[in-house]
Amino acid sequence: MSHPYGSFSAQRMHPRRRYGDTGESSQSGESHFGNHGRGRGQGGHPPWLKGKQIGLYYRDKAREMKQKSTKVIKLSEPVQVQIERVLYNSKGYYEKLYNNAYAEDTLHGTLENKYMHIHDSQFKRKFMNMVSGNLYENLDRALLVKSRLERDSDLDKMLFNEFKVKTATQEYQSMEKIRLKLPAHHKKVDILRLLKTNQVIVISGETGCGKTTQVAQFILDDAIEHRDGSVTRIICTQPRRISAISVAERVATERAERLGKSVGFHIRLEKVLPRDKGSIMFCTTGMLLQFLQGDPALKEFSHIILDEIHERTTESDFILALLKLIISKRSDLKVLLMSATVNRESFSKYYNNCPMIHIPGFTYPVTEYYLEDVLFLTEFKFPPATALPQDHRKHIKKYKQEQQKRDEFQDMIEVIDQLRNPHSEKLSLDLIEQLIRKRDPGAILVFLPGMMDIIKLNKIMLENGHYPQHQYVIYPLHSRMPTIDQKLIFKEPSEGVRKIIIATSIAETSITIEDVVYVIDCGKTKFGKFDLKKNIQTLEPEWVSLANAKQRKGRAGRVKPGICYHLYSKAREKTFECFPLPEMLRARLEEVILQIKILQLGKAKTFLESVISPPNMKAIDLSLDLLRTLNALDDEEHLTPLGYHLAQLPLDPRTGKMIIWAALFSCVEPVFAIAASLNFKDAFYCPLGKEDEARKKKLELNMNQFSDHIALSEALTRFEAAYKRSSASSFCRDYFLSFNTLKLLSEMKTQFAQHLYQMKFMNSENPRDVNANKNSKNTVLIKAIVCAGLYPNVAVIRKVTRNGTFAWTPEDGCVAIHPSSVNDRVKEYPSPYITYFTKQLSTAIYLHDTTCVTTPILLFAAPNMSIRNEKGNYFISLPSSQNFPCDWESAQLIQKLQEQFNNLLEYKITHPGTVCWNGFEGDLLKALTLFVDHSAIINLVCQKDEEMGFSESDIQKYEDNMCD
DNA sequence: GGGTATTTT
Repeated sequence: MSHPYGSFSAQRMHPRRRYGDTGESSQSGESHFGNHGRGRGQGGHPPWLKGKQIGLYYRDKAREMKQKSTKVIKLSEPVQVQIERVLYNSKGYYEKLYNNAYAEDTLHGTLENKYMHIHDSQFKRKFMNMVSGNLYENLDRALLVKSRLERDSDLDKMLFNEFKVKTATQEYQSMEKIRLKLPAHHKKVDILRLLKTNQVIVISGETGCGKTTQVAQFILDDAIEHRDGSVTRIICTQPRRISAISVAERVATERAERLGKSVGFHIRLEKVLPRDKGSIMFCTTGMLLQFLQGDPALKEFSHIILDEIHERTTESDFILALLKLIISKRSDLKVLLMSATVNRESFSKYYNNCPMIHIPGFTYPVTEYYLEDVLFLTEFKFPPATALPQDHRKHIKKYKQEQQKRDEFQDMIEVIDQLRNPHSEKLSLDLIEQLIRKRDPGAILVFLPGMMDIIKLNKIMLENGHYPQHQYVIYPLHSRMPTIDQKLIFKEPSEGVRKIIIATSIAETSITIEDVVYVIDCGKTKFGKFDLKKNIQTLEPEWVSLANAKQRKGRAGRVKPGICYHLYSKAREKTFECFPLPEMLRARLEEVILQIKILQLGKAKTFLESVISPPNMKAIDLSLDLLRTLNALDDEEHLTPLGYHLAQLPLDPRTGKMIIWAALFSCVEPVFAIAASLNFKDAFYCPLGKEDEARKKKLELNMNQFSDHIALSEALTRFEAAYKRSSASSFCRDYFLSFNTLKLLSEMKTQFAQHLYQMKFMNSENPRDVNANKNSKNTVLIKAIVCAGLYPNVAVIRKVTRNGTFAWTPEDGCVAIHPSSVNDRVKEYPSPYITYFTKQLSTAIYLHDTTCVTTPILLFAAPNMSIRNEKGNYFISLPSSQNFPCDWESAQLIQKLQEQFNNLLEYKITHPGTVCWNGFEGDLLKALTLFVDHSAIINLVCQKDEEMGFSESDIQKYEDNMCD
């Protein structure tokens, strides 16, 4: 099975290994290139050809060459000289640095022995502590340290008095009136009483019950009134950034305060912290996970409130498991688990049957209709069921004949007939459109599975003439469409205008439009999963769960009684799952495992067995294998020095690797931009109706580089320049980019710089620091570093058709380049190799973000290579399954250069610091930079395949995997 | 000719 991750060095670097004594490549010293002149230089064209014919002759000749001959890689003279010089200077370089501390027989010894050669004492101490520590020791140690929550009686009094004054103000009291009306208010006493005698409680409640805004305040106010303000610090987690901010703002308003006094929030890249004691802090769940790294016993807090845990995100499931361990050592810590009613029992059970308390919700009643009702109402007919098997159709016909006599049921029979049509289980935009058309006034929210459906429905409605602009306003709502960043969608339309929102599941929880009265729920949603059998990430439409359906329905009853149309039958509903599959069972586990390691929670499997829904062992193994391939974990599942760095970065390990390389190569700005975009989201909108225009703009930003990654980097570069000139908004408009996303991406760059500065890979916390950007204009180097991070995610382009571009990967065979990529349907690619970040099975297997990479880039990105000799011809073989016929001397030099580079990486990772460009390190990196450039390799076009010693099987292997 | 949605001292 091939691994989607590359690694710094697949094998441990061996400083004793000398230039010239590598194993397999040295078995032959003979010249391999004796026949390279053959096949070239056949002289001119036949003398009888004239004019255009001459041109055609040479064109055909060239084509023939291209098909029949093979390129042999050979280093160009200047590059060869440079590499030889660097290799000469490398002799003994690392032995000296390691003081010969590294010895062969320590390879399998204790950790202390294994890392004996590290003499960066500061790094070594931190790293060894990390690898050898465990949670319980950490908890014990943490509990000895004084907490910020020491009692302060003066402060208790002060907070109490201040509170009394505050509650007497008119502003406070007018807010209080509203609070008192919330259902949660009636449970205040019960909740506080239950919390007195229990360490953990579950609070359930539906939307509108007020639990999110009230519960933390109950606790804080009660504490202040009991003169416990100084020992109360509440943290309340939210799954989303927006909700953390808006809840904090709401609560501050209710307390007649500004943010930053008793209420604050803390999300990535943005915070308004509350006062140290007697306060509530709202934060994202991911943020609490980060706090846990520095504060394993959560000594900074007296109460932990986990909100919306029914959503079953990886983060909240993870924290639930970890909190169980922590509370055993922290009997004074109170934990409140807040969930929708749906699966509250499972959380109580998980916490030793802790008590539950329920807050009834308040929403207006919503009348529900199912597909059978909708068909009756609209008299809609699906297209004929031609796809049905013959006997089935006969059966229907017979059934129909029998029933036809009973005229009074004719309508009903028609509906049943329609339900029998297999099309009734498919999404019908025409049915949805008819349903929309006939509704009474009131905003309509339509749930569709994905972008394509939104585009199509929008098109239908614009083109059929039933939705004139003065009567209807249609908003598409998708995370990648510009409407997401507009306030317009929340506003009530002007008198006599209907608001129709066509949305994905984003409108289920993330975005709330208050004035919706009608909900049309197509019953399908796209769901990302990992298919363990096929070993591929998938994104396919599926039936929603009952919990989703309930949530969708609820969206119709926020301001007055509403109506929900489910476009599936009552019978189909019976097959629905109760809840969506928890994220932990769907997603890749690499980052979770790195979290386990950085929090010192022991073996991944042991810990993951303790979570509320343990993931499949196979899935864990798969991720462990990847982390080992990446050289982030060793065979005993300990973090390696590289893994130690990667685990601390707020990035996927592959992009984490990219930014460390970028720091070493002094080209951080573009690589940071790419890493941030790949990890978070790219800023390119899909503007409805302007798709082609947007595509052209993306192509422009790609600057003929055949790279989505370069386009991402260029977009951010130009945005930042425009921002300085105060013209960022118009830049974003012109290029169909999201201002908000670019702003965040830009801030992430600073965060990366801060991390690398702390790790000592940068000398400055500024991503624009000149010393960290000496090579930032070198596009080839940027691509090479991107490829190295993504390696071995490399596909080979095979065929460009009108329907798309098809490529080949060893593990999947034929794959397609996603139409949103700048590399889709290019006339001529500079190289057949394409590196990619995402590969996902939807309507086909698509590669999403791609960069076309040349042979030297691929050789640079590979963590190792082998040199094969076949019938006197040499090949470089890469782990990503590419083979290159090569000049023997060049191959040797390239391999040795790679070994030296691996030595450098191993040294830098264990002795973090910036590269000294005026020494051996600088020379080595300069040689590598020279090497990745196009001119590094002369492709000698020469022999025909069979003369080159390509075996039939070599050729066959490629032919077999051709697309179509 | 097409990417549900989140998120990280």
